[in-house]
Amino acid sequence: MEAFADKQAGPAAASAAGTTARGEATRDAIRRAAEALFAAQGFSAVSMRDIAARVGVRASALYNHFPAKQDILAELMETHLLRLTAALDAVLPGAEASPAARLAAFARFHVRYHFDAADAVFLSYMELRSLAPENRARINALRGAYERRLRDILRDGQRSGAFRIEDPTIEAMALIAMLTGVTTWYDPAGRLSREAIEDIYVAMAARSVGLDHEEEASCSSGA
Amino acid sequence: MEAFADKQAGPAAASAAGTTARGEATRDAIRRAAEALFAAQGFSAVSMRDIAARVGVRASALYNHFPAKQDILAELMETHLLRLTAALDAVLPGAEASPAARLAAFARFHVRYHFDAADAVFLSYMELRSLAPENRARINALRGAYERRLRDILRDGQRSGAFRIEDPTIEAMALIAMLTGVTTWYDPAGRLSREAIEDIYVAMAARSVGLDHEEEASCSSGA
DNA sequence: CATATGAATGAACGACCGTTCATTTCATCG
DNA sequence: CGATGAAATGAACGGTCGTTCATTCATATG
Repeated sequence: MEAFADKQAGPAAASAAGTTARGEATRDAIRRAAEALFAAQGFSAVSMRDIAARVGVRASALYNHFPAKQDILAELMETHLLRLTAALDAVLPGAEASPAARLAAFARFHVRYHFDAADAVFLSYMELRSLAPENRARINALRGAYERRLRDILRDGQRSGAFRIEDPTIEAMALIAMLTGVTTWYDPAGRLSREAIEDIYVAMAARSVGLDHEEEASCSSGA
Repeated sequence: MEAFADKQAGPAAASAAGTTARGEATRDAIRRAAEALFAAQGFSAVSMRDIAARVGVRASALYNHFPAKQDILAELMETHLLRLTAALDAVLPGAEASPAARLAAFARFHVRYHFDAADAVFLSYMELRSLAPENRARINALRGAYERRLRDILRDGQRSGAFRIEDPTIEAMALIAMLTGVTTWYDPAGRLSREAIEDIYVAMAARSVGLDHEEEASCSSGA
């Protein structure tokens, strides 16, 4: 009786009976397996049986946690983009900071974040085409919200005269493409540390908007 | 015409009887159809029947021209990369030109070429993973040969002091990622002309290596 | 303990996959 | 004109695909 009433209450009826903690663990394992496989081989090259095998379960069990293969991809992209944007907002200085400082913070954040979430990043940029139109529109909007942060920085810098750029919209996309490219070649065992790579990209981003007088400092700046 | 002239090549004896011109036309149609479909949906999301339907033929006919699906992709990538590198060498100034001029030429060429060959470019950068190891190694070498042109320009500029950069290898990959990104958003009906877009990217590339004093021209340069 | 309930199973489904092959079509050349 | 051989066909192959479903398993609570 009470169990019935609890049930009607909706999503809160979680721990009524059965095993819920184990279910959530499996769901998480599915997410991780799918992310790695989709990123490595592409969405349509990966079968539900592939994902299930990596989780240690049969394919039919996946449908206890996701209604369809496409929904795994959509959730992967959505949670990644939400986390990405939230993490960005947590470290990005507000409008009180200089555009140069905000740009540097953006570039460093983007590269650093991509070291650890390379699979999710790659997925979210590459597999939009594998999404049904409704999912694609939602994910695309999230991606746009992230890109907007950079575009706003560029526009502010352009207006204040700090940046010498032509088109904030295009340059934002160009910069993001450049920064995201790190996922295609980064090797943890490579010759450069993560910090060194971040520094290079931050410096390139700064120069690409026309400010680079930090070290040379020959004319217009302080000395 | 070409079909007749091509006779001496080993496996050919091409024009003995039957229809060779029509065969070559079909082969070409297969290439174009596969390129468009692979770029739009990804290699493994496209079936041989999809390609055949776009050509106007049955799937089994494809095997008169290519031994397997994978070989279509490999040939697409290989001819694209060979053409790309050859076209680059045709327009790139030699070592007698300044690194700045060579970098500008590279950037403009890359963006301009990608307007027309967006599908092939996208393919060659994205579908390496769909290739068997042997094909992948060959294609990867071709890609490396192209990237080497830019790396050499950056290194020359660094050595001569014209560029203020940290790491030519990484910056070459970053620049190529940036320039290639144009394929992800370029719209022929967009607000900017191709020339305008080229100019923006050329200017960004120049600034990203630390030279930007073309218009401001306050100190080190001529006037 | 009985039972309700979420999680996992194995079998099966229709559809589609890449590929093969015997056969047919058809423009060309001797 | 008839022979020739490349090109196209349609049927079929063994597999694999995403997904469904009746059933079984496992567990935590009343």
